[in-house]
Amino acid sequence: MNEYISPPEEFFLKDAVTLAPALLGCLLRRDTPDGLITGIIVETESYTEDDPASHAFGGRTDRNWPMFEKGGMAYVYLIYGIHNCFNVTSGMENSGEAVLIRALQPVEGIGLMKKNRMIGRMTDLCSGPGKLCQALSINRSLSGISLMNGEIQIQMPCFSEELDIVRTKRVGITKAAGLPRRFLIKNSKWVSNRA
DNA sequence: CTAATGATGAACT
DNA sequence: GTTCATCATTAGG
Repeated sequence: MNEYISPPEEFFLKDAVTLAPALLGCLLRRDTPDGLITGIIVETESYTEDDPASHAFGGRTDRNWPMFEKGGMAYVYLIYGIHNCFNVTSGMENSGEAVLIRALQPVEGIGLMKKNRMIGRMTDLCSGPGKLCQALSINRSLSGISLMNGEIQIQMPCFSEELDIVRTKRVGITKAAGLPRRFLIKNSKWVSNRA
């Protein structure tokens, strides 16, 4: 009796602005050598090719190439020299877009997350894009892998649940700062604490 | 509020 | 090949 199932490939072929809210409530599964870690996605942001804030804005490079592949891939990059950020690529091939996963509600492997993060406070485990990558030990070596099967998977709930979704401006960017492309589950205590 | 920290990509020679 | 500004963040005070 699985609560979550792997979505069909078409699920990821939507444009990023459509996929971002669709990923809320989905389960992110991470298989590590030390064990399984899972969490429910509670906060996302979309980044498209025509968006000055997007890595894809300047065209394809050695770093951002997964954004230009068919949806359903991992795109992981390093920011501020320290933090990894995990994105789900979306759209068709040659369309540079992705959805940034910003926060998770921890489900399984919580002991492992605490160990990876070296903290104990539950709400600090995955409440930010850099935090959740550390908790799930996701780094750039995983950029470009398929999310359909493998070390990182996205699964959708079997039974559709009503989610109260809030749409706001994105966080921590200066370009195109006004675009409402951040999506989060209303009243979730697991989202990042930025405005 | 601010320092930490390093890959990235553009603009140069 | 080299230089340099930029960066979708976090932790700590």
